Amino acid sequence: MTKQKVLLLDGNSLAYRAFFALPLLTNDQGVHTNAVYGFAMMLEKILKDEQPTHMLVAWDAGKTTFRHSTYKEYKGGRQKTPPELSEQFPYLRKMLDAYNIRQYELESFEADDIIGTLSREAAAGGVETVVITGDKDLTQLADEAVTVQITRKGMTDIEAYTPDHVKEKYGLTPEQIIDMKGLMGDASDNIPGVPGVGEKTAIKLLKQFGSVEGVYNGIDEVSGKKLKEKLVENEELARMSKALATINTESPIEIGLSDITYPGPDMEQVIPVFRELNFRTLIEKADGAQPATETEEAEEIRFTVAEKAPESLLKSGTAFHVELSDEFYHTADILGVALSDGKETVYIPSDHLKADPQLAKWLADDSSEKLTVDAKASLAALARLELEADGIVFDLLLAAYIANPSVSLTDASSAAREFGFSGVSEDQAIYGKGAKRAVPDLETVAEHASRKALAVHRLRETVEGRLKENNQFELYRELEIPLATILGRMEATGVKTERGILEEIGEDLAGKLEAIEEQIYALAGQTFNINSTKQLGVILFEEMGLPVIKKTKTGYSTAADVLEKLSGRHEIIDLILEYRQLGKLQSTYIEGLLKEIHADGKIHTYYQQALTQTGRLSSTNPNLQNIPVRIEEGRKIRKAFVPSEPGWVMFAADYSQIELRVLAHMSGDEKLIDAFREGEDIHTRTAGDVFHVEAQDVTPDMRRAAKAVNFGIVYGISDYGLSQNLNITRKEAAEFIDRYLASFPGVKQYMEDSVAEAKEKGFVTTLMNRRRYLPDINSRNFNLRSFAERTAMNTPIQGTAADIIKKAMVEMDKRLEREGLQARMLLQVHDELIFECPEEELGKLAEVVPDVMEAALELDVPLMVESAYGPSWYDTK
DNA sequence: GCACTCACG
DNA sequence: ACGTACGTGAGTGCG
Repeated sequence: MTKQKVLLLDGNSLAYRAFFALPLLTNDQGVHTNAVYGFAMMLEKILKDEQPTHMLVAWDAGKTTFRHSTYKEYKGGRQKTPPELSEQFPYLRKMLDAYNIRQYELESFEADDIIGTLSREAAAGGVETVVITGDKDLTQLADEAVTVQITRKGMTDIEAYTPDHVKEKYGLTPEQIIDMKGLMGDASDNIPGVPGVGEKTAIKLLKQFGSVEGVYNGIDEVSGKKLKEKLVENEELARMSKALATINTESPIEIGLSDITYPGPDMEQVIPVFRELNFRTLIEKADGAQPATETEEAEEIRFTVAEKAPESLLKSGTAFHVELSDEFYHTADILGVALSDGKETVYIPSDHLKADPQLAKWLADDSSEKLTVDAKASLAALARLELEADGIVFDLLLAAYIANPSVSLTDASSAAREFGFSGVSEDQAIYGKGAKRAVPDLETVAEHASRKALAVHRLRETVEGRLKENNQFELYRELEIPLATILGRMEATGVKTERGILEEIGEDLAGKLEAIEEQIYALAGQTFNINSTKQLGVILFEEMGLPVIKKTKTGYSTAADVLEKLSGRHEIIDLILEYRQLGKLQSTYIEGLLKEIHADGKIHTYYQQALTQTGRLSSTNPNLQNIPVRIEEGRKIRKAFVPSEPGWVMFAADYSQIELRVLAHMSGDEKLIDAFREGEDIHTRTAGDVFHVEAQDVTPDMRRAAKAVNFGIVYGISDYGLSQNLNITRKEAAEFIDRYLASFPGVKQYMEDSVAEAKEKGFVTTLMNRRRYLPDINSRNFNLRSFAERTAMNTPIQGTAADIIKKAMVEMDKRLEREGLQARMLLQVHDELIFECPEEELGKLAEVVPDVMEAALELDVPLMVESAYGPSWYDTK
């Protein structure tokens, strides 16, 4: 049974919020739709984020409520609901019905009271509850079980109010919000409060006396003669205001939790409503997100299970798919192979694969074109059966990624759906998840695999057409697909890792950690869990009274940059920093890596080729792209990565300043191009230009600042970001940036152009036409928009650098083969390649590798590569 | 499962 | 006025 979660929405408040947050939109019938649209956007987000089991939208009912009998001016003076909004309520209700969301209203009660009453029922049953509203009044309901979420400017931007949050914001408990209203009133509801008492005074009083009642019980202790007078004079008003502001949690509602179960939306109902309202984007989203419907699922597929691949399928243009028991293809059980040419589909269970020489021959024949989904996984898995595959010209997964990297591609189903085909079940639906995961019967697996092969075959034309339309076919076909084979081989080759070296470092770390731990406990005067930021925060900021520099949304920040600022104030700080550092090495790199060494003494990472938004690779299980290097103590971990053959060595080559060189090229900035052409130290040169001094007069501090500015430029600079990085004021940072941009006008122009292009087209591109869509670039939400703008500046640079090294890898593979070298490419770390090779090949490699990397793409500035070698990865510096 | 922290480029 | 540097993955604590 899944955990229950109740979602209670304040219909009127949200509709108002949406109405005023968005510009007046209309559909083709002239009906205003902005409130419905905002509501729908918010719903989609909430449903996705919260996954509720119960849901209710509560509406206000009637003009007068029980509160009016207390105070007839309640909510007086309010503007009448604009007709442009009123006309939208019917559509809102209709849409909610289509979503299968229960709606409820109760004569003479407000939505707040319905929500309050239901949330108490849920809380009593220990059920997690989320209240969503645009109205801060509801924060009084927050407690352990109830979170109140308030929409901010944009409808999908939501702030969660928990008791901690309320406490942080006002210094009060949620219940005291009512008392605050009692004292200060609420203009929007026309609650009077005590005249002359505002938020500050109210909070001060409540901190002293706890509640309205408390204030009057202790009225003699109230400081300030005037204030006391006002309070005494308006006692009735205060008590009444509090009553008005109090949500009735015992309203006579006729529904309970069991009446508001949420079965999920009926998209067949929702989409027509969207269509009526002309919600194009939402329709597209809904269409894409819609699970395969029963009719589609039921579409007949003809496939046969065979012991041998039929000759009729062993030809050019056939799709194949290797079905595995899970996604970890270095270890997963290989279940079988499906083949399809669109007419005939066959599944061959794995027992027969090795005994099918015809199939093996076909797979290895590069002149026979093959289509597949996730070539890399297939290749790595087949390699374990000593089968090779060549001639792959189509990979559905990579195609979907190139078409739009923002789509989450988990399996063949998601990739197929990206191109409008929903005839493939998700792997999870077939194999289950978590503890219930299991391989089902042969027939089920055979059908699942067959559907994938068939989908691959069917989609080829559509997919290639789409990529060609966007000028991405070359990127896909000449870069990503060949790279998949290379990565598959790198993964399968793996990196030899010396267990003994890791263990030795681990023992050393364990000793140091223990010593530091004892010192920390001694200084703190108690033992506690140093890894718990919560406990550490209490010790440092409450017990030791150190100043709070930064807060996180859940408490005190104890991040390294904060601790560094506290470094001089107490000896414990440096010890904690060291403990963190060594603890990280121990848990992530020593213990973590030891767990990943396979029986062959090697680590086999998985490169994610269809994941990052910029075109970079990522590395998982384990991540070999973030092995320590910056600090010597951690760098020693690299001593454990060694060649896999006797007489071999490790060889590494990295691009120098590749992103800044890409920036120089793409921006065409003359000074930047010049600097690189003349082979100057780029940070020194930048410092000279920004600070208007000669190169020999640049101080280390100036160079450091310039380096940070250069990084900032690449990241899509902001004064705040730079100020944090350099620990200077925002104003100083802004000045640096201004001076930089004045010195490099081409860069300034380029940054502006990138953003402008994104705003116009909705996406940005790299030199090789990789795309990233930026839907938030025109958002009215400052944060979202700013983020998209920085992304528009950064992605073409980071992405082009990724294109370049990928291209280098493809060329490298050919070149090593052509030169007849035994050297093997093992790892890629964004701007560097790591190899192992026989010692006698070193001379050749030192020539060939930089040569290939530097020639990967011709830019207006030279690409520079530095290489090194040694007995372990550590020594390649 | 999320928040926080920290490792890399 | 708004609140952040870009891109990742993994371990730990905690509800």
